Amino acid sequence: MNKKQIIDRLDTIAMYLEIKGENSFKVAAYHRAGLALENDPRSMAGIQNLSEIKGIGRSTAQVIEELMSSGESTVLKKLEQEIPSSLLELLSLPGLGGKKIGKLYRELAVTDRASLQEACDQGKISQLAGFGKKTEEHLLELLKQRQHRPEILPIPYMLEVAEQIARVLQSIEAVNRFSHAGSLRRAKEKMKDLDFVVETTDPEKVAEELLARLQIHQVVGRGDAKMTIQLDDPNHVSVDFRFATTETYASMLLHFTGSKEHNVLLRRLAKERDEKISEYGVEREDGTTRVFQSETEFYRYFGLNFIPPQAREGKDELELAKKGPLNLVCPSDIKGDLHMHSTWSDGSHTIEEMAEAMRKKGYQYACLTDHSRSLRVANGLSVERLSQQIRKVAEINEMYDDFTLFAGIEMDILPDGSLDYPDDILSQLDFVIASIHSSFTQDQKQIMKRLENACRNPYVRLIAHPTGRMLGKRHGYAVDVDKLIAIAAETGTALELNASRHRLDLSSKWLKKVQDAGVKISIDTDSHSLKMLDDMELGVQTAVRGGIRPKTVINTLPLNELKQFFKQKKPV
DNA sequence: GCCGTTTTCGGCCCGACTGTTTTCAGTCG
Repeated sequence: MNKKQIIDRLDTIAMYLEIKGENSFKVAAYHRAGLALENDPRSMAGIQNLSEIKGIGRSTAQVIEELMSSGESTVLKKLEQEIPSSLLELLSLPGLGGKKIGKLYRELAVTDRASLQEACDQGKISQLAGFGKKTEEHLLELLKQRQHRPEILPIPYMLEVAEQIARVLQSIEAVNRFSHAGSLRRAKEKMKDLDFVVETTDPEKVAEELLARLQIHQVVGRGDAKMTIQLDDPNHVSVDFRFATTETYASMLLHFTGSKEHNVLLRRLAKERDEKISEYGVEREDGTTRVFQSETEFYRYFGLNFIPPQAREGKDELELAKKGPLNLVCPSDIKGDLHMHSTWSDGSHTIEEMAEAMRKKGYQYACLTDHSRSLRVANGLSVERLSQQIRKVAEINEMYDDFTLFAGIEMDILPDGSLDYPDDILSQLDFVIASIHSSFTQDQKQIMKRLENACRNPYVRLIAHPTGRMLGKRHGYAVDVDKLIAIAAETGTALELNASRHRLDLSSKWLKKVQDAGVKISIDTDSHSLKMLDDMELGVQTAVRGGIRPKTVINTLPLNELKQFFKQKKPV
């Protein structure tokens, strides 16, 4: 049984327990155990001692071990006998939780959508204590909506939606400032909804304007402090708006950025000093509430250094923040972008336009890396065109004294493992990236042979988008990432953190391992247009999620040091 | 069920909103 299946089983157990009316902390414990597994980059086989993982204790470890060895779970089986499995799907209906479903089951023998429908039709729901006419109507409405909206949506999709909302918020006069919060601000790859914290003196007005200007499917809830809507887009994305004042803005942003776990830990810190954190600030023993200008000030109040949103996940970063600055990479560390395309291959802008945009961004340098000759669909460069391009890059460099454009290539690693240009061509380039763009479905052995061959070439400095995944679209090829990291370490090859919102590859969960192995990473946008340059920020956020320090990242090097790095021979 | 540089027992974040209620439970994040 693979990891994903095990996590699913743990969640299923949690859902059964919820309907059974078990202690909510017990329910949460099973969810947390699943989450802990998910956040651990190791495969099931690579995990020696389960209960060493935070969040997995004796009982959950036992369940997991049983699932691994037999594919079954005694705990789960017992629950399946007690409670009809068809009840689980009712949990996905908003407004129905474990307690209500349990009651419907015990008192009205509701077991699935059909019997729930029947109970509604017969008016039995509204007769039940704690239920009423409105609940019955609400349920009928939910049951009518056949199509389920996806529970979890990928970041590229959600970023687009968030950017649209941001434009609307920007145009509303009553809005002083705003920020996205929640999972998106923490740069999670998948999320359930969008959160915005909005500073205003007139929440009523802002809510009205939002309702007028956004395409709304449904207003889920609306009060003085918050509004929840579902957008009228194909996925009915759910969006929370929280209204803050100037005084509460920082606390509210912190609170709604989470993670939940991070908030719990902060509140625990506060509790030790007899203080209480809420989204409005810190309530002290004497009953007064302390408010903050910024999140930095908030952290400082508790003796902590600032923790960037993307690092707010667990306990480790909190401990580190007690001791000193976290020293994680930040946007201003990035001195250039080493992976981009021009109209010479499949980019939409000329080399000049790309270079100028990079320079305007404040970069010291950039590297042009069009596609190589075998990638015909992308108009890959023949040897001759590549030579022309190298000359072109030299010309462009003469235009600038404050910016350097390097000549590079994104070279295909061919299906048989050979490389798309011979070494004497590669030796003419400043920077060679190698990547896979074909035969994605090869088995792991062959994929690894290709990647290893590329790493062992003396001119290949970077493997781009190492797993080839596209978020929300495809999983990527069969890479043994652990092995790739080992090979990269041995050969002195860097691995990319492709910052494109569609890729984020390698993902944050692998990055720590890369850093620990002493392998360098390069955070690149792989831009095919000017707009895509802005994904660098997302790339840096992803690096922060992975705990990456500036020194690990090639393109934090100042120009001269980068030049030296390019000149260094690989140990292969 | 998990966890512990005070704790192996007793906590476990806390508030908004809704719908059901005359003061609160359930759900959600």
